[in-house]
Amino acid sequence: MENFSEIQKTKIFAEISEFDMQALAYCLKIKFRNYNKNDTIIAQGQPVEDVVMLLKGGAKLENIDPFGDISLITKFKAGDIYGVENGFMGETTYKDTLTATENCLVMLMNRHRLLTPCENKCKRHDIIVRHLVQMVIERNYELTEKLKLLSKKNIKEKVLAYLQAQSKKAGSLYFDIPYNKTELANYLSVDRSALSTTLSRLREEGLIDFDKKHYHIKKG
Amino acid sequence: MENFSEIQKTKIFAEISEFDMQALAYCLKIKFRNYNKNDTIIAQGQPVEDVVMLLKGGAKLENIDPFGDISLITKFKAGDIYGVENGFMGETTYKDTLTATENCLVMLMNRHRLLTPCENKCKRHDIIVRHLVQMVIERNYELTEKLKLLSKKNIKEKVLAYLQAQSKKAGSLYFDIPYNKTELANYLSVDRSALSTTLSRLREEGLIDFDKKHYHIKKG
DNA sequence: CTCAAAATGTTGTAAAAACAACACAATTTC
DNA sequence: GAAATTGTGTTGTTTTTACAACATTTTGAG
Repeated sequence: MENFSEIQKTKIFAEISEFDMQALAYCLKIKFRNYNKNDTIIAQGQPVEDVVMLLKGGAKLENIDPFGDISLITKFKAGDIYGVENGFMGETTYKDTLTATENCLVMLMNRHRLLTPCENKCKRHDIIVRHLVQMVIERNYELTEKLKLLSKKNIKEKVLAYLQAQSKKAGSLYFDIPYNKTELANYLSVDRSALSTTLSRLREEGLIDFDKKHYHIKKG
Repeated sequence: MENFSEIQKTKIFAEISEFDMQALAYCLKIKFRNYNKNDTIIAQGQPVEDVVMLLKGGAKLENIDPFGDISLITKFKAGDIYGVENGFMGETTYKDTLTATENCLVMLMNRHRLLTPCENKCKRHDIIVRHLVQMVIERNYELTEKLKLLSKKNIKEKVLAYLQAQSKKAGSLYFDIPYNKTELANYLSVDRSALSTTLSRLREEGLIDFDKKHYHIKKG
């Protein structure tokens, strides 16, 4: 089956055999798209058609507000999914923009079919639903984490909280983050140069050290 | 059945008959608790035991960070639920504090049973799961909305974006919000007096008007 | 490897927000 | 209904952030 090796690598479809996937592909009306770096995968404002899953490559999810300010919501990696909430909440247009940061392979799935377990041959559909729920809950959790960061009252606390969360996630005081400085500023919704100053001061104070995307927290 | 009239009013259990609810209550090991105003319903750091649903009264959900700063996450009304994500994400302790703002009736449900449709007599369990998924997705949507607010770069934009969202939700340029000024400042993670100044200036400029919790947006 | 583009750190300045203190209004409690 | 508590708007001060401009480094494309 087309692209099955990539599909199999994703958490949501990992348990599905190639045979079952055939039926599922039909049921979900699966389609594939290739994108080059910097291509727009989903454009904000476009009518909601499908749920999108990134199979290969990388992308960034951004939101543009009415003033034209762009904010980085998160980076996408293989297996990440967009559009479940949109469809479910009865939105008629996509609320964010998904842009390829490298060459990508993307899988499109029919949003109506996805969340409704059917009585058809595709007997594995219930597994997909369960995984989707898991993913939405995880996403919910991540959103809550980010919300806590943005609730901090100054840049220093935002950065430290972010780094501590990443450190905890990595299970080490030495860890890499997915963002460069410019992206991190954007992610935390702060000015880039102010972030740069703050990071320098934190290094000065001996609280942290860093190089490129690699960081080290020195004190608890 | 005990408290059935209250249970029936909640979206999640609305379709369930009293008879089916009996079986479900047994399956989910439902328990009830009464709380007085200012009582702690869930304490941050406590071991995760149950999923909690507010049946009657009001409550507020807050988070206390390591520095001791408290931030208001949201207000709870009847039918609102807490603890689904916690349990599902394998957290062993509650991450937030839920406090009664009025006298409350609360329903506790076993978190392990809740999300796993069973083969028992309680044949309506699948409906509950579907509603839960809906609620998690809605919550996800709300979190994303709040995230967009907190990403705005100054108080004026935060407030305007919040009021516009509330206006849209109410379907009118005249609407009530659930927060007083102090709570709103807390919700938006800004200083109360700075918020007060901003609101006054916006009124001065003729963009909005307000009285207590009632607001009016004058220009689009 | 070379050159253009993008990212980074630094600095000074202007703007915004936090903080603190206060008087007064509104609400709650007894 | 009186007293105590909580909420609100205002003001001045201090701190923090955004903004802008720049030199330097790093990255990426051809």
